[in-house]
Amino acid sequence: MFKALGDPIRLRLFSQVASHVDGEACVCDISDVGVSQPTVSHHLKKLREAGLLTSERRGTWVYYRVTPSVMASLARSFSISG
Amino acid sequence: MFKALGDPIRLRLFSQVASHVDGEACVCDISDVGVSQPTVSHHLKKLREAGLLTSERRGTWVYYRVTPSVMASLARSFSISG
DNA sequence: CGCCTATTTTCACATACGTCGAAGTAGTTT
DNA sequence: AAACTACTTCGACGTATGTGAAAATAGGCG
Repeated sequence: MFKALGDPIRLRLFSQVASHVDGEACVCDISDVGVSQPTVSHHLKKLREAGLLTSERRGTWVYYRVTPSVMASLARSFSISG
Repeated sequence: MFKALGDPIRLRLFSQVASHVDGEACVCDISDVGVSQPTVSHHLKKLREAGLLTSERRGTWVYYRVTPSVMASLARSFSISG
């Protein structure tokens, strides 16, 4: 997970999904991060593979949201004994 | 910081320092992570540059400890709004 | 000072990784 | 079915990064 969050683009993508209204964001909502759209898709895949995000297609758009329990799990990594 | 923790060796090194007695560890205490000693030193430098660890030489040995407030800072990243 | 141990730096190299353009897949609309 | 939008995969390329061997620095001790 830390490896996935280690890339600046991915950290921004994750952060945008996490802070988006209703906790979910369409790719089109978050793809303005300074790289091409295929690259955004590549990074989102990495975040998915790392278990940080989940994706769901609803009609035309694909929605991403933070995997439930991931935030708590990460927070716990640094709260209890490191 | 996430980038620095993204490497498995570095995550182990950081974890070992964080969980060591008295909160500090000599390089010799933690250098058995499966790579050569120069590589350990290289990774510790990365962790230092990322602000995660601090080092202090006391006589023959160099002691590493987690930078104060770093754990809280990281925990906060995932507690408040993601 | 000269030698020994502990740690860091330098150098060279192989592999991993981010990036883009182009092609491919999925779904909607006409 | 054809055309259009939204997104993903493929292929290729340059750079970043992890790695070890060897040399260099730092400190302790005879």
